[in-house]
Amino acid sequence: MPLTKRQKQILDYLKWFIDRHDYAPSFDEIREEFGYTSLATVHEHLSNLERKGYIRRSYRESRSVEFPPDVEPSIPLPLLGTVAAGMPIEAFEDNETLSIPGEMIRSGFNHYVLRVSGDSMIDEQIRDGDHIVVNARETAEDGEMVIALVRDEAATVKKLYREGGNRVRLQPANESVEPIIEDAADVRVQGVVVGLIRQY
Amino acid sequence: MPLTKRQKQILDYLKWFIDRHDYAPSFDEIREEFGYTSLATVHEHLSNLERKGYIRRSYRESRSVEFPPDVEPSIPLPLLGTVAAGMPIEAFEDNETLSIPGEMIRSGFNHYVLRVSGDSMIDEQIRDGDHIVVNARETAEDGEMVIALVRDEAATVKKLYREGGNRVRLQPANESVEPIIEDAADVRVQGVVVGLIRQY
DNA sequence: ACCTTGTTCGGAGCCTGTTCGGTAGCTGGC
DNA sequence: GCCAGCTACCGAACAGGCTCCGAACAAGGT
Repeated sequence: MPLTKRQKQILDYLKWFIDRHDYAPSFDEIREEFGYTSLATVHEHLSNLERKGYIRRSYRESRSVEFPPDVEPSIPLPLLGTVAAGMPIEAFEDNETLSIPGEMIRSGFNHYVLRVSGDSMIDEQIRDGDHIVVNARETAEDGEMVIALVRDEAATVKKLYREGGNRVRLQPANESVEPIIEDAADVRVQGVVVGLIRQY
Repeated sequence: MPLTKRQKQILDYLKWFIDRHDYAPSFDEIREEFGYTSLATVHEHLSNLERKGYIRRSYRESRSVEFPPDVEPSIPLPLLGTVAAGMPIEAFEDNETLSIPGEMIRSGFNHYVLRVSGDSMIDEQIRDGDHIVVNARETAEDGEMVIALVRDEAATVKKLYREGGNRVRLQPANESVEPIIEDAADVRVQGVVVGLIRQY
C-alpha cells in the first residue's frame, strides 16, 4: 500500500531516529520535529502507517515503534550424523539442524550437514569437530572432496581422483592414513563437500 | 519488542560490563552506575528487560543476567575487510555482508567477518581465503585467537598468550612465522575469533 | 550469624499514548 | 453544485506505562 508524502516523511524520520539512537522517538519528539501542536496528529499518522503495514506498535507502550522484520533468507539444513575416515556414518536420531549461509549453497539442490570426527583430513584444514556442508549428488569432478561409500560398507570423507583402468583413488589428507584404491563400480559418491563451518 | 531510552541505557551498561568482566554486574553496581538510591528501581528495569526478551535471569541468583541465544537462524554480518599476518586490515568499501549461523554468535554483542589472507594460521586449520567470524571486544582469555593491533600499526590474527613481566606473546600457527612478543600496553585486542566459514 | 544480594510491596509523579469531537482542504462521482 | 471519503491537523481529557523511592523480607555464601 503506497504512502502519502507526509507519511513518507514521518517514516523516514522514524528510520533515521531509530538508526541513530537504537530506540524509537516518543510522540512528543515526532511532534516537535514536524512542528505540530497536538499529539493526536502524530497518533493518527502512526496509526495509518501501521494500518498500511510499514510499522508495528504495541498498545500504550512507550517508544514502541518498530519495523516489521524483513524475512532473511536463512537455510536450516539437517545435521545427519558424523563421518570419520573408514567409519560408517553414524546417524543422529533427532532432527537437529544447522543454519547455513545462503551464499554457500546452490539453490534447488539437496544439501545436508555432517560432523567430522577425527583428523584424517587435517592437511586440508578440516579438524575434528568441524561441520561440513554437503551437496547431495552421485557424481563428482576429479579432485573434489566427497562423501564416498565403499562397497556399501564405510562412508568416508576423502578427495576423489580417477586413476587408469577404471579405478578411483580416495585420498585422505593425513600422512598416516593410506589412500584407498578401488574399482569405480565399488565406490558410490553420496555428495560433494561445498562448505565448512567451525565454532570456537 | 523495542526498548525505551532508559532501558537501552541499562542494556548497554550490561553489555559493556559483561564484555569487560565476563560476569554480570550486581544490582548494587547498576544502582551505583545510574545514581539510584533503591535497588527496587534496578529490579524493575531488569524485569522489564526480561519481559521484553532482551535478557534472561535466574530467580534469586547473584549476577545471573545473561543474553538469550539468538532466535534468528541466520544473521547477516558485515564483511569488513582482510587480515593477514603482519599486514593491516584492508577495509572494504562496499557494505558486503555474509550470513552467519545464529548458533555461532553471542546475541547482544557486536560481530563482524574478516577474510583471511595468507597461511600464517595454517596449523590451526585456517587457510587462505577462509572467513572468520569475530566478536568485537577488547579483552581476551589466554589462548584465545584474537585480532590484535600492535602499536596501532598492524592488525593480525594470532593466538594470545600472557607472558611474565606484563608482556604478551602473539603466536602464529605456522612454523615459518615468528611469534611477536610485546608489552601488553602496546597490544590492543580488537576481537576474538568465534567461528570459521569456508566455501569450496 | 552476618553480609551481600536479590525480591516484593505500596506509593508517587511524570511521561506517553489514546480517544473524541471538531476544522479544513482536496478529489472523484452523481 | 453537492456530497462522500480521504488526508491533515487541532485541543482537551483520560488511562496506563515508565521511572523512581523506602522499607521489609528471603536466600546464599562465608
